[in-house]
Amino acid sequence: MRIGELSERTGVPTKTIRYYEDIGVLPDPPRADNGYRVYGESAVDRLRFVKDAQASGLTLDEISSILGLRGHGDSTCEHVIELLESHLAELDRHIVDLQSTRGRLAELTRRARTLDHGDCNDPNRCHVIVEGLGFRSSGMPRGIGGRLGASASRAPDSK
Amino acid sequence: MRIGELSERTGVPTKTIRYYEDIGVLPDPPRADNGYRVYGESAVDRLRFVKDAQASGLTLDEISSILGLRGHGDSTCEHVIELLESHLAELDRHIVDLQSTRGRLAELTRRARTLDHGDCNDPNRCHVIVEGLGFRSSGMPRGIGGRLGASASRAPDSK
DNA sequence: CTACAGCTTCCAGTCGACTGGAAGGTCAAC
DNA sequence: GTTGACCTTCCAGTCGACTGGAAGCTGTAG
Repeated sequence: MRIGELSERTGVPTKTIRYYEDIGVLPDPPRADNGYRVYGESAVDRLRFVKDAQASGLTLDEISSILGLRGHGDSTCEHVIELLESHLAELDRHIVDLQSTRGRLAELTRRARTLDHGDCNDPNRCHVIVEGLGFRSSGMPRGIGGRLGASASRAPDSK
Repeated sequence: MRIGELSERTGVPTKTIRYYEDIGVLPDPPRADNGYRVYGESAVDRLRFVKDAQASGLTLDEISSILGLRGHGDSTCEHVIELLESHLAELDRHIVDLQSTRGRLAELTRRARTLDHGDCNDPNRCHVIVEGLGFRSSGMPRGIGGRLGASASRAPDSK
């Protein structure tokens, strides 16, 4: 099949398929006489694996390393298994993190829902929520103009 | 406190704190006579919120919208509650997705672990694994081919 | 007085993963 | 023989979230 059909059957845009080839996630496919890429059935499986691995948080780099397609790493048995296992552990940590964050966010939402918004009369801003969420306006000039601070550290997503 | 202390107490680089201010996730703090930023205690709490929100998958844009800091959206009560609730639902879907992907990956890993690597003599490539993982099979016996509706950890598909 | 940490602004670069567009070749249909 | 879908390469841009560096002011310690 040609790239268009592969794209249709996997839902991956042709642009993206060529990009994957470029960066070594997919092997260079054979070409027809006219230069068109020609794919076999297995390409569909491969692409599906890539999607799955990606959904689990692996980078394209790691994926091509697993697939043995001259990424940065080698792909000896040990390397691949190690990578899979360490990623699995990471994925578990990530899920646990998300669950606890989910708990905090749910609590926050619950509080926002049960707040009395009666005196929230500025149509553009709900200071009730903003303050109800647990920030103590300890010294904020002017309630409404009050700015909130925020912090963030690197997303816990992946390495 | 000044930006350096805030940074130390939150683990967020000063660069990042200024960046957050730039894009409206943080309010412009008052300045000392010398022009230095001066933060109150509440900045730390807010940092915690942003961190949580970010960890749960909200973008900085959404966060500043919740915090009412002239992001793109407004921040009426309804808007904020809606955003929090729809995000919560999304987060739940995401966790479920991750868990199922985790299952497939675990199965893959298990198979890779139990394969006989005896004839894997190319030091740079473990074709045993690559083939063992299920490619080459036009049929695709087991479950890699699951469709995943959701994105990787850092949602490329969200909003 | 000098060193030096810490602060300021501004602008450019990075990273991962695409995505768009230009310029052109191929091929079946009308 | 031209249209139009589909393919090719190459290069540039986007997006979110930073991160680095230059150039320069501030404030304290020696």
